[in-house]
Amino acid sequence: MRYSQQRETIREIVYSTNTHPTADWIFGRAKRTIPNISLGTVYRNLKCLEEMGELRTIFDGSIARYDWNMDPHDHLKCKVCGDLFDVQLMDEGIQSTVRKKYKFEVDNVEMTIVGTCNKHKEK
Amino acid sequence: MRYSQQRETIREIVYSTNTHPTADWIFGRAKRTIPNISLGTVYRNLKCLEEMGELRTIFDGSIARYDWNMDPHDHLKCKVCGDLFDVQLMDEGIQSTVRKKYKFEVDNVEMTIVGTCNKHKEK
DNA sequence: TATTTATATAGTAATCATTCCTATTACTAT
DNA sequence: ATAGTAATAGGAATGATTACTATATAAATA
Ligand SMILES: [Mn+2]
Ligand SMILES: [Mn+2]
Ligand SMILES: [Zn+2]
Ligand SMILES: [Zn+2]
Repeated sequence: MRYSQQRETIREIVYSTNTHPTADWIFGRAKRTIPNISLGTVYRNLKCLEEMGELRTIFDGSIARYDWNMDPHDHLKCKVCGDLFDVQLMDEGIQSTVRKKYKFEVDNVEMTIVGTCNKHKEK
Repeated sequence: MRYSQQRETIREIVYSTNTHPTADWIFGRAKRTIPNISLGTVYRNLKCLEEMGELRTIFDGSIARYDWNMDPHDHLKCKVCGDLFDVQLMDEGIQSTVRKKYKFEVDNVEMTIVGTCNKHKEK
């Protein structure tokens, strides 16, 4: 895979935030540096970067968000403000339970907990 | 909400399978009974039925699937054949852990475990 | 039962995220 | 510096979902 300024910029943008950005948000940021970058280039490079193991795609409902954090972790999704927070809840036992009980080879466990974050406390 | 033959047919179709069907699959089935039903009617009524608590929407990557099983449960997704299986893994403790540790009010926990099901055993 | 009223539908157009296409650009090995 | 070729920009195409609207049909009423 040949170097490109576009891919490097996109990688840096994803790595610069912990907001799990969408392709369109990344596109907007990338235009500050490369004004005529195209959205197709953003999508193509996000896919490359995923294959290279530099990031992962997570789905927030039906739309894709991108996450530089490759450690196994889960997400809290606030239905009020839409924010996604990283959490470490992964129960190591789940993997072996599933393997034994359902004879299912596990690749990865994706858990999203939907609710209301602490920015919206009623008194 | 006024009765409609379309909504009742759609409800019965969702309740007749445990394959977590897509809107398009439900549309195909519904046409057997109501040949000129439209896809928009399927989507609109699936949304009604969700609001009525008769079914839930789950996202398989970026596409919506519909599930009549309203009990808290998780899913195994086979990346080979694409099937989705119900499993009971819900750890009741997760909810209180999240509430205490992250001060996050939990509505629901959605877990999808991606891997390979037992139909694809190598010997 | 016939009439009325308003809600749901069919059919189609519009939207939105994502992917595809292709002539042009720009890495990089020589 | 040049050639070879992978990556890009820009725009068209796709696929799922939603919006629009004239017509059909529940169902309340006379
Ligand atoms: Mn994350
Ligand atoms: Mn299910
Ligand atoms: Zn919030
Ligand atoms: Zn399978």
